[in-house]
Amino acid sequence: MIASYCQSCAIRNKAICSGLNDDELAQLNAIGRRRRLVAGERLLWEGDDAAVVANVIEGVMKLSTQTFDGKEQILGLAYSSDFLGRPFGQKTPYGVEALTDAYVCIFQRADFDRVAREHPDLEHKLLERTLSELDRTRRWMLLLGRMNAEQKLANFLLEMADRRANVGCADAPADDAAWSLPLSRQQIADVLGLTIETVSRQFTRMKKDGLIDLPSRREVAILERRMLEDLAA
Amino acid sequence: MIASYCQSCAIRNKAICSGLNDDELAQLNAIGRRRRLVAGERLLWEGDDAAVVANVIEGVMKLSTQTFDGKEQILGLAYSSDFLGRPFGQKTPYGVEALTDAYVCIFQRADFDRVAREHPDLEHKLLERTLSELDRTRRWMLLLGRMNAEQKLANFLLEMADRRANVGCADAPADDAAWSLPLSRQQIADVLGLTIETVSRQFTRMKKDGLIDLPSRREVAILERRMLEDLAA
DNA sequence: CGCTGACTTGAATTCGCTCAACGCGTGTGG
DNA sequence: CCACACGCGTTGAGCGAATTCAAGTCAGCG
Repeated sequence: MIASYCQSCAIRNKAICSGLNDDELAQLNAIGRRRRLVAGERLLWEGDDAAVVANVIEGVMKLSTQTFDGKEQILGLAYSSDFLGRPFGQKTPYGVEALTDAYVCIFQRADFDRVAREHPDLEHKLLERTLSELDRTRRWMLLLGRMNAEQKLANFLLEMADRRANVGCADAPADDAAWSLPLSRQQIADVLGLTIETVSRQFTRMKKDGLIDLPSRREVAILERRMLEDLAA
Repeated sequence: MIASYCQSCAIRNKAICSGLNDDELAQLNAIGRRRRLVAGERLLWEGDDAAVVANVIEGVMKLSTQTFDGKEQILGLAYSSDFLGRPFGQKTPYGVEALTDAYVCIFQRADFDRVAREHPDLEHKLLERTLSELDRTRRWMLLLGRMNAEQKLANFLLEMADRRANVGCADAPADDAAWSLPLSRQQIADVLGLTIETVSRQFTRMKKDGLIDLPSRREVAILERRMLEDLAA
């Protein structure tokens, strides 16, 4: 028997695969395959048959939907070890696209559903993840429905900093040192329910006020975390 | 052995209890107790220890959170057979309050977590429900982030009509006949991320345009569903 | 009957959007 | 190497939808 991909997987101990026994892992390994995505590449299309689900091994993915007249709303971001797709469902209710180059572990949904049904521990992991994601999504509703542009951007920056810290980039030691945003200004606007111009103006203002630094278009540094947290309130 | 509550429960075949075998049902029955709530009564407080979870047997509940300066955002509504609370979590991430008089089946979270872990079918039901709820919540993000007041209210009315139809009130036969809203104007505003005045103005306008009728403050009828659907686009 | 709370309506204000110009870094081709 | 175009981001001016603030209106109820 050859060694499985899973045994040496980078997210072995963080994704839904964590805590699974050898048998379970072998079954997942049997139905999964890996795939590289380049930045901008789509993995799922909104409304399509829900053919596949996936784990993000590396990179950042966006989940998004749009109004019929084309305005986009980003529903969430998926980082390393996050789960993607809609198990036990007929249709994919949102589009999924890579924001950075990415590396994912893909399962045919039918295969995954079957293995999940047969392995309660796997389903439990998935349930815990889904519950957490629902909590996070609901917190975002407060931002979308009740916050102004300044509060939205402050919250966004703090959340991005936290998430980045949790993923634990080895090459980025300090807490609030400058880091690279995986989103363009337009995409940030689509996360926050704003326009690109409003996002840009808020960035400029925060920089002028010394809260953040913008070394380049794609980079940010949080200079005054406390003050940013006050704005985010 | 006495007959269990569950056997004759109104939501026996719709809630997470559906499809469970006698043993599982007996265990749930053993740890659950029923409770009546009057309109306006709170079941859970945001940030409290997640002590209980529940099934809604009858009535409508609201899930909500607020900004530190007191603006409220309603995160979702729970109808008959919907599940409430945060299993496998330490804190309740939102408040839960009855909008109408209600009847719920309550479990201590610790008891429920244990029974769920021991019964994969129950966990599976809960997973399916949570995934559906996540889909619904994400759809609402598009509304909050990208729609104007008119589109928001149109979508709200259509969703309320649909949900009501699915619950299947025996006393309300026709599709778009007038029905009673379980929310005040302020609460509708809190669902849609608007102010009470804006909601009121949109209601008035839709009535003036003949799209809806407002027989009384708490009642609505959809007169021109197609036109309302066009607005909701 | 008048009180109370919920809702409506009006007027003024403001925040974010739209539209438009401009800046800047990057890559390409002469 | 420079000229230029292109994509992305910034900045400005004006506008408009929704909010804020402030009166009214209405229904229910003691």
